[in-house]
Amino acid sequence: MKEKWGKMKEDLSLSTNNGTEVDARVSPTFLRSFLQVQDILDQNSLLINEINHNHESKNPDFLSRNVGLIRLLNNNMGRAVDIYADLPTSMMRSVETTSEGDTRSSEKPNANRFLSRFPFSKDSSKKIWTAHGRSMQLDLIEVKLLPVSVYVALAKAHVPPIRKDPRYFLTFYWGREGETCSAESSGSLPLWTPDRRIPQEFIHQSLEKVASGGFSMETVVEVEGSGEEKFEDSVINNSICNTSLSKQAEDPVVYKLVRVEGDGRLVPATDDEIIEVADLLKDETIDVDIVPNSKKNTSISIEETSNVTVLLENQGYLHCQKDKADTGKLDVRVQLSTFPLVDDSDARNINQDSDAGESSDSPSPKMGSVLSPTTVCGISKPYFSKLRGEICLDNLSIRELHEAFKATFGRDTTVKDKAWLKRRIMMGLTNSSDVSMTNFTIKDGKVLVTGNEGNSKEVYAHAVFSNPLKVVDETKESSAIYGTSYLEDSQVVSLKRLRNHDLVDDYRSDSLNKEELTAKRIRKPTRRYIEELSKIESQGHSRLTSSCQGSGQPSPQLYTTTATSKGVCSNSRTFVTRLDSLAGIQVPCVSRLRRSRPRKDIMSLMFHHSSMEAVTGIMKKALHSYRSAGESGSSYAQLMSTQKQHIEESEKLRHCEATDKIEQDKYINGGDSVSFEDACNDKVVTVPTAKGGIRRKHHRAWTLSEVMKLVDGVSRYGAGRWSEIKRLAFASYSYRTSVDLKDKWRNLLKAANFASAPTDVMNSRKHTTTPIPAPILSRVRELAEINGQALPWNLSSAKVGFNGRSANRSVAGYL
DNA sequence: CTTAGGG
DNA sequence: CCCTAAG
Repeated sequence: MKEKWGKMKEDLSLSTNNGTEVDARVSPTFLRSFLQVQDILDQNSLLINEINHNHESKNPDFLSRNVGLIRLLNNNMGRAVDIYADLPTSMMRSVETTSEGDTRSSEKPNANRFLSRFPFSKDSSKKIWTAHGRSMQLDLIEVKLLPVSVYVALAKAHVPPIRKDPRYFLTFYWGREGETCSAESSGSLPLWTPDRRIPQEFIHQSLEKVASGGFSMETVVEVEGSGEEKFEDSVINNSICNTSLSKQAEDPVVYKLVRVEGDGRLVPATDDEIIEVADLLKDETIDVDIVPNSKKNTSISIEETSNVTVLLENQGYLHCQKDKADTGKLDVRVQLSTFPLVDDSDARNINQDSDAGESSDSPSPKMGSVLSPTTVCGISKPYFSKLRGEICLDNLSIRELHEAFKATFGRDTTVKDKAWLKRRIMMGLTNSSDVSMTNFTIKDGKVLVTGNEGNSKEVYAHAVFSNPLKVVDETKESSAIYGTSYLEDSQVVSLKRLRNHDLVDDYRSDSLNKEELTAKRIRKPTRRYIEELSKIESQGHSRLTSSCQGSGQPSPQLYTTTATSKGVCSNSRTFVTRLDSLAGIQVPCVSRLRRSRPRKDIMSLMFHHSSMEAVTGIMKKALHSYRSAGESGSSYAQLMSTQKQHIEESEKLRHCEATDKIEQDKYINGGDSVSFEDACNDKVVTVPTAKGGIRRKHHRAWTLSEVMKLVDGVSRYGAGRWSEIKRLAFASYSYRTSVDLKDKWRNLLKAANFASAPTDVMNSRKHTTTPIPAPILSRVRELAEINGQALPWNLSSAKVGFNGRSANRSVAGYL
């Protein structure tokens, strides 16, 4: 490990040049090393020094981040590449639309195609890619595949207007491909910590999140775009549908190892690179076969040459499939071959396990009966039944868990954390499922494509339901562990703060409605799967909230199509929600779940009296505990830890309420989300509040955790970069716009100023709303200072805020 | 579209 | 939270 990191240091280089160029290189080795969970954990902690940059920003005005970026893709749904690059805002600004017009030969279309896979790409023909009107130029991208949609960014952040000690962030991002909002960071670490170590827990938690698919459903469906959509759907079809795969086989695909250059070109890898990478991969086993023998005949060998490229790709290069004129669809595809987290041995073991233990298992009573593979796709043999036997991982001893771990990953672990072990094992399983889902397998040095609807579904079903984890409980457990052990040996306050921060984040995302969440989480799959599921649900009794009840009943053949059926392709289109118009086949349900900006008045739906009471109750509880904590010398960190559960509760409750309501409405509207939205849009304009006042239509109270997130976001990205913050920290809060964030921040500033004033009227006086904890406010003040935001003392609004507020106006100092 | 600022 | 202006 040491060596790895040592090497990594060389591999990683970040440099800036007058703020307009960034050369970000992170070697694949870096990533692989980094993501070798076991290794990471075995090594007590990582030395940040070793991954530190060797280059500081020369230009002090370059306030943004230099990002060593990586990307990954979850190809588990056969989706095409989705790359996201994290670039400094200032860079986005400084980089103007360039390199236009100079048409580049045949390479160009490919590049554009490729770039069109970027979440934000709209105008790829002109610019490299654009996000929100800004064009961004990427000097270099190296792509790394990870089992889940994760990418890791090593970022150096100079919080404006310039902080002498730049903060370094090691951040895990995750999300789903196609997610407009990209991802949410799991937390960052200021590398100025004395010992310059990355706390194990940090990585721990990050990976935990990743493993549990720490993202919410809402954000999934937001990829908009007229032309691109088809494109994307086609992609899905292409890879899922057996026939197209066959087609590919007939028309051998030419793979190329490419790199993305700043101007958008895809530069073929040099021989040197190839050699180097190939060399690196030498020790990586390739003869993985996760596909049961019985399925092999459906496998299609793509091309022998792809061998090399796949390997290369594993080393962080992109795998570019040459454009095929006939389809005009997918031209870029990243294949999942081996995973950093689940190495080959993992896969093999899993396979074995499934073969071995399958008979003895009875499906999980909950859902198994409803969603057993058999039910789903008429295929009898589950892949991971043993794993699925799961499992009651809860009841296993540490030792047993270790065994399970070994069985899953083929190696020992020293980790003692039960929760983690469980999760990790599950993660391995899920990832393995993903592998299968990808329909790509490597066998005997050949790439096998094993695409077929049935397989996919089957595996999926297992991926979903083999996870028995009680997410909430478990998380609490582990969080608690971290929370304590953490603080015990922590060295710095700042570190504490950060950690607790993360804990809070974890908490929030992990313990939403338990049932729902487990369903959501695991169902990393996309709409397609959701749709299928919903049909099943309508026949069964499952209560998976993220799916809809279909008004039109699914045609049975959708589920019975076999791998070899030629009709699969056209049928499969019906699986793709967005293709409804294309296929001309009626799509039963849930096509457009919250496609554009989500309803803003969702809160009005959410607040029934009962729930409102509950919420306020929770908040009061939280407040109480905060206060008591404050008496014993509270700190920001303390606050975080003491509050998180309350916050969580409230969030959970809200979430629950919201989804419940949505569910209801779905029923009412027959699952047609369009009419659903319409019906909702002209609802209540105002909502009476407890005090008899009136709240605005689109008002949604800020939760404490949201505020904290905002504060955190500001600290990370700087005040003013609201869209950035929105994107990265509020991705899951679709109802908060960047403007909202800005407004809230403004209010926080006011609040902070007020709070600093001697008269502590705010907290003394009873209020219906919850006061913002002082630690947060002080942090706000701190950040305001850093950001050069003059304290708006003379702001009239600030003074009026307290007395002259309207019921609708948010009051400074309160949530 | 993003951000700032007034309402 | 809404709206607008400026970029």
